Formats: sequence, C-alpha cells, structure tokens
Amino acid sequence: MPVKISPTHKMERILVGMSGGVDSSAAALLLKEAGYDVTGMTMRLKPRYMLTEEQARAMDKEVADAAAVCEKLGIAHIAPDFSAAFEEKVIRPFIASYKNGETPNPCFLCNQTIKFGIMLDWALENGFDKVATGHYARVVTENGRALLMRSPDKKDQSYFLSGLTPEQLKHVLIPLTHIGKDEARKLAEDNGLPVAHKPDSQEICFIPGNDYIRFLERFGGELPDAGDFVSPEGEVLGRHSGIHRYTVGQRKGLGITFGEPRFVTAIDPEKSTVTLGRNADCMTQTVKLCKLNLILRDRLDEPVFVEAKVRYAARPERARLVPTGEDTAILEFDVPQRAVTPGQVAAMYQGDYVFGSGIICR
RNA sequence: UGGGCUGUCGCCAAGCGGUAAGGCAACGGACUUUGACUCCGUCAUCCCGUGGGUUCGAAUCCCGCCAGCCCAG
Repeated sequence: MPVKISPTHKMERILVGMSGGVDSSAAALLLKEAGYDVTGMTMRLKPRYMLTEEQARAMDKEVADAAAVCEKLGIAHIAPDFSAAFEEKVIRPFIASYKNGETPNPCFLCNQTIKFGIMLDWALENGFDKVATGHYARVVTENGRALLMRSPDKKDQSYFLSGLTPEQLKHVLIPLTHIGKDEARKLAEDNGLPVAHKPDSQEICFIPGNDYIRFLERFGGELPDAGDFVSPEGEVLGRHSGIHRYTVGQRKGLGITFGEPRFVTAIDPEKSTVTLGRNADCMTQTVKLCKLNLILRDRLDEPVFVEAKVRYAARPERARLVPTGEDTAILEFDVPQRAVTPGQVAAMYQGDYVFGSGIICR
C-alpha cells in the first residue's frame, strides 16, 4: 500500500525528471496519485556526436519509454535537449578530472548541476513549483529550512545528492521517500507501467560499455603521457601508459605483477607517476576537502563531529570535520579509511541528516 | 673453453619415485546510478627445457643434448 504524499497545496506543479527507468516512473505515478499537477521531463543529455548508433537508439528508447509511462499515467511529457549544458557541466569536468590524475564522480556532478541545476532553473522559469526525481532519499523542511536525509530503505542515494544546497532542496520533491526499491518495482508492476521490469541502471550513462578510457581517447583531446610506476619509497617499478588509466585503490589491470597483490596508492599528475603499494598503504585517516557544501547549517566556524563516507558503498564512519577556509576543511576519521581518492565525494551525516559534502582533494 | 648452478601455467613458486600446491596476473560472474575495492568461479586434457635410460610407476633417479646464470681464464 503506497503511502500518500500530501501536497501543501493541491495543485502544486511538479516537473518530474524521468529516465525511462523504474524508479522515476514510480515517482511520477506516486505524484500523480497524490494529486499533483505533474509533467514528465526526459532530458536529452548525451551529445549526439559522442554517441554510437546503438547508444543513440538507446537514448531514443529511454525517451520513448518515459513517454509511454506518461501516457499511461495521463500526464504531459516533454524531452528537451540539454546536451550542451551536460557536456559543459558534467562531461568536460569529468575529462579534466581524469587528466589531472583524479577520479571524478559524474553522477554527483549531474545531480548538482543538471537535474537540480539546469532542469530546476528551467522548471522555475516555466511556472513549475518543484522538481521531482526517482532518487532514494528524503527531503524535509524544518524551521523553514529544506534538509536532506538518508532513505530509511536499504537503498539510499543521499550520497549522490549531498552536493545540493538548501536553496535547491527547497524545490526538490522525492516521492520514493517512504518506499523501498522492491516496493517501487511492485508499484510499477501493479499499475501496469511498461518499464516495470527494466533492470537497474548502472555505470556511467554517457559511456558505452563502461569503457571510460576509450571515451577519453576519443573525446578527451590530448591525454597524459606514459610515466613510471613507483613504490611508496620512490623506487621505479615499471612503466604505465598514462595516469588517466588509474584510480586510487585499483588492483586490476595494472599490467605489472608482483608476488602479492598491489594497489594504486597515489597518482601524481606533475611527475606523471603512479604509486603502487600494499593494501596497508591504501589507508588514510585524514582527508582534505574542498568545495565544501553545507546543508544542515550555513556556516562551519569550528570543528564538528560527523559520520562520513568517502564512497557510495561505504558505511559512514565517525570523523571530526575541521574547517580550514571558506569552503575547505579536513576530515579526521577515528579509524583509517581505505583508498581515499581525490576527485571523489565525501558525504557527511549527523544521524539520518545529511550534514553536507566535500570533494576530496590532494 | 674449464668449474658450479638452474630450467614446472603469462610471472613467481611448491614438489625430493606414486601419478602436477599456492600466490600474482588473466578471464567469467555477483555486487554497484561514479571510478574502485570485495566476493564467487575458471585457469598445466600424455608434452613438468629436450632426447634416451632405470622402474610396476618419474616432474622427481641416471646419461646425452639445448638454453640461461655465476665463477674462472
């Protein structure tokens, strides 16, 4: 039995971002049932020139799937082309990040700048009150401030949304708050939505076959040169074919073998070196953050304790967040974290509330 | 050229007469709205450098050869 969502005013106009998948379709369904004035939007994000024919067809299919769901629900559907913005805000930074020896998180960036950036702006300009998506998380309003909370369900995507500001969150509606993944799928099934049995999406949406290296080679322009593999002590161990091919914590695909497993422990874009060490060498207790985004409060004037995780699939661990500048800080974990990677997101929590986030930097 | 050592899966490496451990890598799968990690599975059908010999039976013992390394000169 789906939980009813009570709109503050019955005819609030909602623009729901629909990917053509199960989650966003279920979200649209819930909004419609709750009595909102709902319009579905499927953004065409991937630049045509970067797509293979197969990918182009897949994108058209996504739009068609979403349109079919909207028709079933009796709501309007639009599919504008936002690929220029997507390329500028997500793809180019993604490429630049890899060239700089970092490992980007495009989904985080996309939420921040596209779904709740460009799309939200578009919605507000066109008379909508809020934007909704099929994420698993919670947005609540306390004392007039919009806050983000983790989902009560096993599947929690608050990590990917932790880059949103309270301003953005004020206009965000997350219908899947009170239901989990299994229920969402069942909901889609019970209501005869044509996308009920689509598999969960995964991998980077604009990169076919998850082969990001090939993507970089094709659209990344000039890529980093080959360089040395070095030990933590600086001893040269061998040659690698470009720092953009590696990420901290990586074990597979190094093209070099030792009697025991070796992992990438650091990447130096200046010297073009990739440091290889043992698993123990991957542990870090202090993490530098930049582009700090606070949700739970406006300012950070002194250290606070939070629970933070440095990757999506991690358990939050207690850490002290120490401000070091306007939007920079240091996270001091109680226990060492494995493979803290520059470019990735550190999401911070206090209980079920998302405290904020930061980008891990060197 | 004389003396010594070594030669087992792509790499490292057990095995010491009874019918080929293991690790690394690789490959496949699971997990996953990022990249990784992790987990599970597969990886030497008579070729254990090669040709002979001993033995019921050898990668394991013996002989020749080949290759590599080290020390001599």
